[in-house]
Amino acid sequence: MTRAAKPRENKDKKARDLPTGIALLWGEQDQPARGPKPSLTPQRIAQAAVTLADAEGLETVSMNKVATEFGVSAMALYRYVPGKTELVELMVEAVLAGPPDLSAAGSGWRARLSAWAHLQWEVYQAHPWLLAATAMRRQIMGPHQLAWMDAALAALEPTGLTAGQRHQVFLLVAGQVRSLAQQRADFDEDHNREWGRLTSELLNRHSDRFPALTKAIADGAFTSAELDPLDFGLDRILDGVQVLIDRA
Amino acid sequence: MTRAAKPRENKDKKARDLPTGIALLWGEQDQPARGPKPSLTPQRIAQAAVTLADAEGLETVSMNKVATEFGVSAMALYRYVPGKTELVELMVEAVLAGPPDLSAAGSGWRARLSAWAHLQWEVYQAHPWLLAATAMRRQIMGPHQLAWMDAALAALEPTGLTAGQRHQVFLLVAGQVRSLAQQRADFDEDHNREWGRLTSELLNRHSDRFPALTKAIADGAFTSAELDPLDFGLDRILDGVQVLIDRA
DNA sequence: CCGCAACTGTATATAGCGTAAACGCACTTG
DNA sequence: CAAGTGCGTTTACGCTATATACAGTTGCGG
Repeated sequence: MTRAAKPRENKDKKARDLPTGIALLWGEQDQPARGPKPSLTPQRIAQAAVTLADAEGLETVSMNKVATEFGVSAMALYRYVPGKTELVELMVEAVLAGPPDLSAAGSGWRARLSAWAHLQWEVYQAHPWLLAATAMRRQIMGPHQLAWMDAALAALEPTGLTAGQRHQVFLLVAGQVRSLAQQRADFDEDHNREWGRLTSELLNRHSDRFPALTKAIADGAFTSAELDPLDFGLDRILDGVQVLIDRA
Repeated sequence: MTRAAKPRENKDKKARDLPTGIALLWGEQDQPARGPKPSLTPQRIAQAAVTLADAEGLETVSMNKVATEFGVSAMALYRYVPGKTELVELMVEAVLAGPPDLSAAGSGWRARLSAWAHLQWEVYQAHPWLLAATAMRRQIMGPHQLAWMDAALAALEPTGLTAGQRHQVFLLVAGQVRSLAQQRADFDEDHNREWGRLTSELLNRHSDRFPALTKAIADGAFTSAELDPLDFGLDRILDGVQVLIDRA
């Protein structure tokens, strides 16, 4: 994300762009009458950007690359999308289509919330760039994103927790999935092996500075795959929530 | 983060840069003998970049801005730092200086781990860009980062959990702090108010699509400040860990 | 003490980015 | 059929990281 060319009146521009960005996300755009037919749609553009990001990462998605995908110039996209930030927002919405149906996961809050987390996890796995895309500055939430949020909150309704508590639990679970996806996204086989080799060598040389870490590595804390990270974290969190419920 | 100019031999270059980057982080650089005295150090450069990022955000930190801070040209920095990614790594290390001392927090694993989380939280609060800086592609960990990790793992040693479990718990807590800092970093007073206004209007129009969300907002789930997010999440997680310990 | 080698900083150049502005042209509606 | 609107292009600007070539400074070995 590079800076805008003319930063003057940036605030005004941002403020006025917000509604149009929202309208775009909610599909509340009225199509024009008196001109040539548009050859593209914001959705088609977003879809192309998504496949591009899936293949080569978010950082290689540029207006130019997306435009050439359609055989048009980069500036042509600006007829459909206000700017790149809005395009990324559309990408997120595109990927979150198909809001989750948790009714098949069982009736308990725990089963449903767990299912929600696993579904979210799968989305992150399928589109690793989603993390970086949602990690940027405060973006507006589209309907699909809200639908996911709604599903999680709905799962928490039978718990008897207060609204504030339910919201916090939602944030907790969502954050856990995110942070785990983060790790996974960082994980690159070759690079990681090389890093591990060099770091372990350094650790040997400085083992007195990091006793607990050295011991943990010696005990195989990093190499053992006995624990599924997602389920482990989720079980701890949901156990903790259960404690809270029982206490009330 | 823009692309490199000449992507050829990128792999070779990356592989060969990794050790030099590590050497930089660990301060294992031997100073030269036969030239003009260096006017800068990697650490001073990183420090300037940190204050810049603290003031105006990570995305405005450019080689040029940092260089002019010292009154030198941008290219001069490349005498001390291989590239921008390495500079960011140095920034992270600079900010994580002063590894935590948890012995004052009490003797129990829970008190110590909780103290660790709060300290980490404060670092994120003081340097909001730290999130984005560590969220990028797999970076190598410097000694300070490892020291933080070591402290958390040390706090978990008296729990009786397996090494793998302790590692997972560490990841869980660290992730929780991260994801919470994420939210906080996204939070911008003005922008958020505007967003809330527009979104709530949209929610009113589509309340049937998001029943649980609408209800949650009506119940004040988002406006009430009764719960401290960090403590709430931490209490749930640590309760869950306690359950695991008791079960063993 | 001198010259070479090593080292620093600069100037220049390249490839890429997002996007503002102006323009020709195709098309649809009056 | 003419009007005029909206599409797509071309051009240009300011910004990014960084490769390369060079000029200036310093200290060691002969």
